Amino acid sequence: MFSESTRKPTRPTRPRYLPRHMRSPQNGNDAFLDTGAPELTRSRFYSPQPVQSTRGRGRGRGPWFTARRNPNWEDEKFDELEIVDDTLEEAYVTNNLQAYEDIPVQAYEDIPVQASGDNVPPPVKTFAEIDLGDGLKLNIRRCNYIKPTPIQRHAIPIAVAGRDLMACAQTGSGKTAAFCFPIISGVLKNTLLVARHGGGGGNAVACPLALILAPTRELSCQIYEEAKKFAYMTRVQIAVAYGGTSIYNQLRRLERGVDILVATPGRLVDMIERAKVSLKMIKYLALDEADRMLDMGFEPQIRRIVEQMDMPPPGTRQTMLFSATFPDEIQRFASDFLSDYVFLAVGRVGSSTDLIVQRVELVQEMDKRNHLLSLLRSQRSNGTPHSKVQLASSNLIGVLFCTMPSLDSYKHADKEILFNVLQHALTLVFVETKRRADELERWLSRNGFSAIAMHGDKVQMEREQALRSFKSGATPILVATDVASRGLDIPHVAHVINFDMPKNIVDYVHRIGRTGRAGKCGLATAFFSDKNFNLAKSLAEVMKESNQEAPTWLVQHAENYSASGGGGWVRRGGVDFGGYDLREDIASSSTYNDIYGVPAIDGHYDAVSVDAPTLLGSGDDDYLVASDMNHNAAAAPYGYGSIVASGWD
DNA sequence: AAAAAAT
Repeated sequence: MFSESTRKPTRPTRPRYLPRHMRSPQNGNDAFLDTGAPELTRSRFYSPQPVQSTRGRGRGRGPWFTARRNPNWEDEKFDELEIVDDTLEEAYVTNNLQAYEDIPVQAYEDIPVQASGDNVPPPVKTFAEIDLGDGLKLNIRRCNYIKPTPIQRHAIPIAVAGRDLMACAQTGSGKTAAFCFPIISGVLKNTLLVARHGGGGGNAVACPLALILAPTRELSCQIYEEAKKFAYMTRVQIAVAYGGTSIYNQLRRLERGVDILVATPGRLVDMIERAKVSLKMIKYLALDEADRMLDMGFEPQIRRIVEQMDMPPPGTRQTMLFSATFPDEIQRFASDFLSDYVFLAVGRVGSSTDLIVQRVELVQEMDKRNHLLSLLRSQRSNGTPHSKVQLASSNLIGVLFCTMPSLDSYKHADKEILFNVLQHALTLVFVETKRRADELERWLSRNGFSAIAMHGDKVQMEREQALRSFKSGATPILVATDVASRGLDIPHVAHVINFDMPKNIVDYVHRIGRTGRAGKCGLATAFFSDKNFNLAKSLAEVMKESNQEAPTWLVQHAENYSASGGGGWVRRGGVDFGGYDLREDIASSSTYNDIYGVPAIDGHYDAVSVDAPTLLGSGDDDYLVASDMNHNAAAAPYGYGSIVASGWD
């Protein structure tokens, strides 16, 4: 049993970043509540004058300078971006969200933790308990990671002990850091850094010590940015390789030496075949969204990289697989890559977090468009525009969604504010095909909603532009295929709409996991059509697992027809997300409950982390947030208030 | 029958 200390009363919080689209036009400067809180005077969070060019500070030295190095990033926020330093902690300011403290939120919940394997290293309660190295530790502090999340508490000691790991944890619970910290720490301790260039000379072959694979380009980008932040000012060199963009720049980067390579499979294979990369020095291999990487479409490529290139075999490298879901079948594939691994499941695997309010609506195919329009219209019209928008900290989105069923018990004024939040929040709409994404984008635009589509038929520039436009709020509706369903950490997504249900329930869990991240709440609406009844049972189960109220028609159908649903991910009466160690001969196994801090009213894991929203600047129009480097996929630290870490999964 | 991932 591991339990957290008692609930902290009221935490001081930093002022919140308010994205452009949530600011009141006439009142941009006051987007942060004036609460009589101490002024930020000394803190360099405040950039009183435009920050000087970072040129003198060393081009490419760290993630905090990333924005400047990439000419494509034109967001004005980055022009003012300045390094976060140790004055972080001084920036705490209280805000009046405490006024909402009386809104009932379940304080704690036991979360099940299953850890099995030989001699499983015990979890820690703080980052300080683990020897991660000074440089990394300082960066963790810089990033405001105050306390580890449950998956981090359990996975990091296991990984630092050098063990192979198969880890499952809910979407938005901080998986990226859970594998990045041990890898960076391990690379730092590695005395073999000399081996960066295998060949030497102009034809250098890059020999990274660590490889992190991800299923989409945007996700690998996000992990890259995140990892760079963690490795800031250490000697650890990180590079990224993905398709859809010039390979030459990526190769040039590799020639400068790389310790950790983040990649999508295709581009990596290309580079290996060109003899620009060798995997012979790999000590750490991490697969993010591991079940996805090992499913039908991907498995041959991954197997090729892991087994048929020059990667050291299991046992001589450390392999870590992470995902929110881990079906049995995939676990079996995965065990080929592992050696004496620890299986870890934190939380109810496959269930979404309770923080996502899930609604299911029965909609006929032909009615979907109009249904979506009226849904968006009511979202837009509920509330009074402008007046109180600046109150709309995204924390309140959480309040709204968490309390939606009992919203009537709140004062009208509060409701108004809350609806304002929803009105200005980002909405992510998932569709089945690339074509439908384009069609729906056009339809929404024609009908007065600013929407943009993202899918794999767009060129990479367009994909990234769409994502950027969505993140910034310039286009508050994103219509996407499953390219956006996994891992992407997009702050301020308040509403995920499954316009078309995914084929299997695993994808549903990942899709809705784009909201409700890092302790914030979110809303997920499913358009359930005649074609989806094969999903009824598994959907009803997921909702039940997540303490959601499923409509009776769904439950009834689920009971009457035990049609397996879930596209084959089914096990004895249950949905198979994994969550159970398949090995039968494991020496030891422990299952216990961990006490998990459920977000306090302002959306932070009360017991897990201290709020740290990280305001950087204020001025005419500069709202600088360390964490909001999410735009560039950098990140934010855990628990960090209204700003969500990127790479959370 | 579909998305993704190299050119």
